[in-house]
Amino acid sequence: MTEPESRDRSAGKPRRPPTIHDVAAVAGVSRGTVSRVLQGGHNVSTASREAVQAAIDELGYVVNRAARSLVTQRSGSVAFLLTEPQERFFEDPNFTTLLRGCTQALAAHDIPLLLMTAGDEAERRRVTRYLAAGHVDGVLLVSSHRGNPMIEHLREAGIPMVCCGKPLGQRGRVSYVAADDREGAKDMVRHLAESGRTRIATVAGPQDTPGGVERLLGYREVLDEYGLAHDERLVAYGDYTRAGGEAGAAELLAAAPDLDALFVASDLMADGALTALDRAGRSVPEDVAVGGFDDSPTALTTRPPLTTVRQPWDRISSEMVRLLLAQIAGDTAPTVILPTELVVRDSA
Amino acid sequence: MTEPESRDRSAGKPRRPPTIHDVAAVAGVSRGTVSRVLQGGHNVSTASREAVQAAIDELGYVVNRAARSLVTQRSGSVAFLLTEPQERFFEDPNFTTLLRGCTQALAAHDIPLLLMTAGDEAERRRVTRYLAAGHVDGVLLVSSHRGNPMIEHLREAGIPMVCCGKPLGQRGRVSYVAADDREGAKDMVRHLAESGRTRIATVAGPQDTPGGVERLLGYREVLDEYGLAHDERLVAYGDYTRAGGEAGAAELLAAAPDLDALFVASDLMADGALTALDRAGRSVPEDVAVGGFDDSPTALTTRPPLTTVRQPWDRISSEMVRLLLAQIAGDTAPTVILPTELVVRDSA
DNA sequence: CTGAAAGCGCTTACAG
DNA sequence: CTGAAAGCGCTTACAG
Repeated sequence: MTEPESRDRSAGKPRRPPTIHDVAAVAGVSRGTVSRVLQGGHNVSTASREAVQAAIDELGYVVNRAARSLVTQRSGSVAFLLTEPQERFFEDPNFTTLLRGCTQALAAHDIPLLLMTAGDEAERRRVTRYLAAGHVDGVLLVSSHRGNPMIEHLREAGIPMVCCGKPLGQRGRVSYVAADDREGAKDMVRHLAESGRTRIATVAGPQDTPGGVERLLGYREVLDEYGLAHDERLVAYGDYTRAGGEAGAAELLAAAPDLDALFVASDLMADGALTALDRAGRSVPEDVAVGGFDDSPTALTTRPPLTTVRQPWDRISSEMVRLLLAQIAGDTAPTVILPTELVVRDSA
Repeated sequence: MTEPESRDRSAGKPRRPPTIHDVAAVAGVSRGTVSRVLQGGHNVSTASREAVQAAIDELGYVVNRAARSLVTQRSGSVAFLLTEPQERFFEDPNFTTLLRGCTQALAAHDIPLLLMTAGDEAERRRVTRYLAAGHVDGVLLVSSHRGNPMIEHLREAGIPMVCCGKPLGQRGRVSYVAADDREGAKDMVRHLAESGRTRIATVAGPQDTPGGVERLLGYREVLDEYGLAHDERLVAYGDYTRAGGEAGAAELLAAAPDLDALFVASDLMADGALTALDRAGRSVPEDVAVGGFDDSPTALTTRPPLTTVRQPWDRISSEMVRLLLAQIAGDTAPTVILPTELVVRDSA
């Protein structure tokens, strides 16, 4: 005869967890009633509900998600998908903030987050297959560059999706949430102009990203507001890296040595720009006022600390999750634009 | 009569994906045979296998994981669990490297990674329940501080697990993979000693972390090797942050102004130490040689670039995944210690 | 090597 | 409000 307790002692794996059947037996009701309680307790008498709840607590019952998924045709999980060469993202402090925010917003709904990467064509195929197979109820997509093929694939597959940042070059409407890049840039450039600067230059981001485009537009609009001339020697482009910012600033210094302010489209690039300025013997903010964008951790460690534009990453992630869940529930998902905030420190 | 094609046109959701039943019908075999092919094709005739494979390709069949999980009692997924207040981890560049590495190593096995955080007691309970319910086959645990309660919880629940870094203060054996902190520290301190420095100080990491303990031990061993005196004024402690490194270095400078070398237990702290040294008017490496640890992106942006110790994060993640999968398959999981590499730049 | 069949743990009309 | 029952899509002994 086998001792039932022996299973307890077997190394590792505990006994098989309780099922809805066990709960029903303890509560003295049918499995259907237990399930109804699990679904929210509608159409269940108070007595039954309480008996079931007590049984659940007593047994430490936890629903088997695989069984539930099989019948509901829902996975109960969501993917966080990175579609760029990931090196870039994993170095971006904004990304980690976003990832953490999404994980926690989903956790509040008891929805696990699957982290997936799709950097090259082979990965994209694999991931598309996986997602199209319904292994996930929706996807949070991080994509910044124009013409991301994954967006099209997922739309064709009919998978609920919300993007972080406005997807450029998409035909159909795609739900997304983004910071108000243009207004943020305008706040910064106005700040520079208000301090009396008249030769305001910019290191813009890549023009195939929404931040690259919008922040540059904001810069130009404020130049007009203040009646400052547009001078293409005052515009350089970088790729959001430190090195890119350094090169951009060096280029501007060569083309327009009289510049007295510099709006850089990201903090990382601004850090690089500071290096170039330092090398050129310009002091900040005395000779050149410098403004960044992001309010990333870097902004606090530069010398001087960076005046920058804060993006509301916490709200971005919670809004992304909110929109995605609404879309999964069948709502049509809108677009959300969140305000930024000017953070004044010492560099401008 | 309903038109079958009408399902194609319904907005969004495509038709119900093909099942094993459809594959069997197309291939002209039973569902059992299809399943056998899916499991690796053992005990299946070549003809059947090929027919099934062709049907799978034709239909674009993808297994329904929920159904599979229900019968195999395996989830086919793995959790990546963060057990510290996450702010710290999400700011640590090593962490993102690790997360990316694990995601990709698992993707190669077609295993999705669930990202979970358990920073406070409420989260720990939630996560423990979730994991104990078998929603995951195993967990990759990132934990650096002594006496992590999650480790005990997961062990009790019998969940396969491998840690990143040696878990301090655990009674039972826990599988882990770690860089060889002690040897790495020894390489660095030897490098400092070989350059003729004799008053070698250190900013050690927290003593409730393995890196904090081991790197300090390595430092002391090399002092002995070179017959250098142990002087407690040459030892300070930091918390792996820039500010901590700065404070530690300032403290050392005050207590032992004659120090001529500084081994700092992380690059981030070394960056802070550089600030303190700069403020004290010490030039690096002329007056004080500085060595860091991690070879993080920061090491390249400090001035001067940092001589440091590279941890093999790519291998750490792939080894963690390898050990975890072996453990899930039933093997007893060993411990893996990976060698580090001294990276000489300009600071020492 | 192969098919028929049971069963994994749920949810959800359907009666009552 | 509640129970009995079908069914979600797989895997896996069990016969043959």
